[in-house]
Amino acid sequence: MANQTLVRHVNERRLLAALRLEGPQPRAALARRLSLTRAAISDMVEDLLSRGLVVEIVSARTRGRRDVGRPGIDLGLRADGAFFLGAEIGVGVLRLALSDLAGTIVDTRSLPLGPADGPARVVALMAESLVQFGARAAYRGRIRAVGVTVPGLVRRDGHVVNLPILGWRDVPLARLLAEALAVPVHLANNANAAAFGHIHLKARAPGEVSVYLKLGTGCGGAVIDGDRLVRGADGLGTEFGHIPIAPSGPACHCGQSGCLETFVNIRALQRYFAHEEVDEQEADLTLPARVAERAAAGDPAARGAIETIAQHLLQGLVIITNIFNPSEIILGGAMLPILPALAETLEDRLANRIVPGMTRPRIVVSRLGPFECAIGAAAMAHHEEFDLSNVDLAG
Amino acid sequence: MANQTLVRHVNERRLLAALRLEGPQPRAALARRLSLTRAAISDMVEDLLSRGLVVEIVSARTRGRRDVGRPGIDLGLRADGAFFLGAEIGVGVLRLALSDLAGTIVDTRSLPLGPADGPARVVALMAESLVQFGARAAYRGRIRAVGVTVPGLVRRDGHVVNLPILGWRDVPLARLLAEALAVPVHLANNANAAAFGHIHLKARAPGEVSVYLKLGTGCGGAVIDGDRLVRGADGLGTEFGHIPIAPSGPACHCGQSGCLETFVNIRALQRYFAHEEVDEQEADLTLPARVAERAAAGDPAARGAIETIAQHLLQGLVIITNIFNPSEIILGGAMLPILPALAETLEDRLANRIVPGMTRPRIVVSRLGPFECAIGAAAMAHHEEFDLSNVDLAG
DNA sequence: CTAATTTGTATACTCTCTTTACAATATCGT
DNA sequence: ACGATATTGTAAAGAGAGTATACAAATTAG
Repeated sequence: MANQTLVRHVNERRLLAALRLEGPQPRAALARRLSLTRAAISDMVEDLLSRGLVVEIVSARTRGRRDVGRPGIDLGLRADGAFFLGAEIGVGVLRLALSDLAGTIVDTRSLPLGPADGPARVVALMAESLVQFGARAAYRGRIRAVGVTVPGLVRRDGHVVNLPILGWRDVPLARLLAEALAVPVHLANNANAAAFGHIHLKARAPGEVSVYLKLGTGCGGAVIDGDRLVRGADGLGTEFGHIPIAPSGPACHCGQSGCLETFVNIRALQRYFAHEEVDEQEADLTLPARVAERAAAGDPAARGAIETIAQHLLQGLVIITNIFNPSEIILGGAMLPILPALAETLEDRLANRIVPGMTRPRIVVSRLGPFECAIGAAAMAHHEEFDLSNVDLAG
Repeated sequence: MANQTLVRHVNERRLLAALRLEGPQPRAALARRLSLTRAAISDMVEDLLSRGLVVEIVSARTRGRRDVGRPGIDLGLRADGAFFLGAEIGVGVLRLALSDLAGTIVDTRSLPLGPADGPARVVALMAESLVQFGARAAYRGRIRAVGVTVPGLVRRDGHVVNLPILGWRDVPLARLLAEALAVPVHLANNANAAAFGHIHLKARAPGEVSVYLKLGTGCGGAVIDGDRLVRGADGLGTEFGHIPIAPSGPACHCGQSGCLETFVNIRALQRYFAHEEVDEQEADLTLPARVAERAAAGDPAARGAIETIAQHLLQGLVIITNIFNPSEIILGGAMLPILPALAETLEDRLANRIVPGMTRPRIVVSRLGPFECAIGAAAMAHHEEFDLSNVDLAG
């Protein structure tokens, strides 16, 4: 597609992005912002108003550049003009998050998954949930796209290669979901999706690079270079958990040894903590919070455990940072409670170990909470449907 | 820019890329290939003919799809329709390569640089060379853009941060060159530019990822993800030489220790070889060839030296491969003579150490020769001026 | 020699942006 | 209070670059 409809397509996405990232503004401001004429903006806005994606905010009128002249009528995104359903397929749980056009999370829910529930069951649950959400008056018929994440490797074509944690193998999940739900489906690895959740609501400087690390039972990663995900040829790129950081460390389930993931995960945190015996299930859920609490209270064992994690993680971060030269590193995942302590200690130590001349990356902690991946999946769907980087010129 | 001229701009680049990568073909074939009408192609071609960028190949006429019907007149790139000058600023030498619109290298030259020659001298030499090349009848007035590479870190804005090998610091080289030469100048790190030299003449599958490693006195790198360079926030990404591969290795000039670059470079090869004393200058130029020769003759010391390089390089490649999931890894640089031996031994060893499910990357050896970086610089200039990935939608 | 097929061009039309003009709605200075 | 000035939003005419349709030209098949 490279005819004049491409131009409208591109400009529409630019306009919606401007409203989302910079807030309401009148037509004239949009024209300046997008280097288009007021007439062109008027034409587009008329269309977007009729499609229910933007609204005129009649109460607020914005003065022009020099505080003189006729005031303009602010235009804003109509938050309920479109919705995006995000889903995280996790161990024992299917988490759903519904976001609106403004990026606000308007609804969430968790559904239990049994150990025997396979792809068919998940697809059925998703279809059911989509219908239920879609039936509510507030969202009726305006769920535009669905994003889905899985805890493992997804090829570019939406084929799930292997999910050892769920016991799934060779599942054409994108196809199954696209057939069951009647809306566009976007599938990704959970870390990749979560990364979108973090960049979604902020304007990005040209060339900005964000690295996201998901620290939980494993150690996943994602990189967003500018506005595009770094995926790799098979879609298996940025699996930071399998960076070798020790010549001969413990064996990893991937078949190698010394992987970052074997040193940095909740089970390992438990080993380093070694304070009391807890059963595994409980450890996964509550250990990070307890370690964080004890560390704050001054417990040397807890502080030592966090420090051990920090030392190993630092090795990975040095490699990742020197390779990607990121502007920010976002830490998320189930280790959330200890992440603030980690971020604090790591930022300076990392700054001392990067190539001379490189700007030190900010290290920030996720604020998306336990629905991080589902929220990211919704953001990813939003991104695919409405952002500029997905316009395909070559097609 | 997102008005109808964008559409023409995009389609023109698509058309030129199709001719470059798929060879001559008639208008009707281009129309099918680009999903445009024959009328639209005719209109574009008329313009491109008048601008001297394509030619009708009257001798060859191509039959239609089913071997019946009126034959079409093949259109091809007019190779001498535009030229691109590539320059490598190296230690003691300024290498130049001139490529034509078809990507063929039509001229090269080497100019000596004295140890005291600073940016001003290089800029003057470049300007002079551009005039000299441009004055020849064959290229007159058709040098469209210039690509320049330096052996070190370049920020996105074309500012040279630090070139320890040349003793340059904080040089606004892109600005200086743009002022001195009256054509567009594109500046990059030498490994980044060389990578373009390798991908330039092949069609790329969607999502293809190429990793390039420049093994010489240092160890530079570049990644091309799809059709775009992975640059990092400051433009300092993919400096693979500074990946730490040993907890406590030799000190690197970057201030860290255990960097890949300290184990994999020509000086290190000399240490591993330890066969005879050679003075440093000579080692850099001839050592790899001599080691390769001896190894081929069965000399265990030479073979051992190559094996030692291979072992260290493998550690870096495992990290790089698991992070980028590349479809190919291209080895180039001054170690060229021993690279075939390295590639052979590394491909299988690497395949055993990647994440399950990942396709093993091809390891290939550069065939661009000693002008690799200059050729890459020319390819980069070509790419910036004529390829699709540089169309800026957001502007 | 006629039918079928394909190429390349011409003409009318469409989409979307720009240019130019203008009415509407403010502030500012006197 | 009121004209000068600045700015917004819309309207009408025009330009650029596609599509749709039709058709003459150049082949092969039978």
